[in-house]
Amino acid sequence: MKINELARKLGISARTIRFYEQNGLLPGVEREDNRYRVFSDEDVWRLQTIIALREAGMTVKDIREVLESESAQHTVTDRERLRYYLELQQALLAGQWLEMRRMAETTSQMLELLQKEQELPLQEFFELAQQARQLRELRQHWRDHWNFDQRASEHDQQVHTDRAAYPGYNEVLTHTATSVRAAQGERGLDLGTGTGNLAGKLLAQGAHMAGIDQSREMLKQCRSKFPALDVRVGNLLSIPYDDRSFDFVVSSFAFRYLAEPELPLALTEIRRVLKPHGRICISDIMPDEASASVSSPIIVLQNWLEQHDYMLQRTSPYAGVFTLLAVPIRPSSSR
DNA sequence: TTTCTCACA
DNA sequence: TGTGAGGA
Repeated sequence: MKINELARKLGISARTIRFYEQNGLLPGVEREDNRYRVFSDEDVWRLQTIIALREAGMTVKDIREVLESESAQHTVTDRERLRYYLELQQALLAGQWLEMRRMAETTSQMLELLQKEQELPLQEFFELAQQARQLRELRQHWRDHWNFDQRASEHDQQVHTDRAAYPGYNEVLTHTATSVRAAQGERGLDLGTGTGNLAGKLLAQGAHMAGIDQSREMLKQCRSKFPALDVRVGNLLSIPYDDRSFDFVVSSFAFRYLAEPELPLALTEIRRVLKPHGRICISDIMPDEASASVSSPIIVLQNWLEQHDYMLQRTSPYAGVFTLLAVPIRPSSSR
């Protein structure tokens, strides 16, 4: 098949097909004596895959990597790699979607200011822009360091042997799962689910659980341990789920990875994916008394939650660990 | 018709 | 990440 026929068939320009070939997405296309390209059935399949992945917004570079060793025999690892790249894409798009939404919001705020101010509110515009940029940089920062993967294989031993990093691991998980009081059929989300130990307990209680984690290795193990668990690659600052998806959000030993300015952002995200009546239950290490200041993580969490009309219950399932249960006083109307 | 290169957004 | 022009 020659290039124009193929282009017509697939609904893209011949120019684009050449462009893909040039960029290494279509290796080994045959030529006739006159240098015309001849596309095989294999090439056609490949091109269709490319078009599909482009439609998902994947970059040409990423597609090249996905298709790299993918040859005639579709092996298990090809499937794994494709899945991995699609998951990365999903996480990336979740971030961009939030970013777009934030831009739309900033625009609305600017219009509002313009409406009610006599003078041109340039100073306010500038301040809005500053805030917006800070938000973006915080989210951006996360994307840079998501290589938790090495630790995944030892994770399940480590949580039981490393008492300093995971004090009372099992007790804390059980306590967290109990505190949130999951009802049959409720939908819950576990943030930083790791290999799914907390989510697994809630599954056993009859909840429908989803989870996110940074590490695809963790998620791989998680899937084999709990096939019923819906896990995605993502981080706490841009959660790859829709608004109002969950009745509750839980998290254990994950919030420690957030820097202080990231905490409110994570909570805003949590509130976004929660249904209006949704509750939150977070467990992690308590900072020791000496370093506990006004800005200690748990205080920041408490303050934010109280300011946003949550009723709090703080317990300590184990020495040095806190569990914070937050239930909305009245269903939050916005977001 | 198709290919290739240069330039452009 | 493509596209348009123009010569071969």
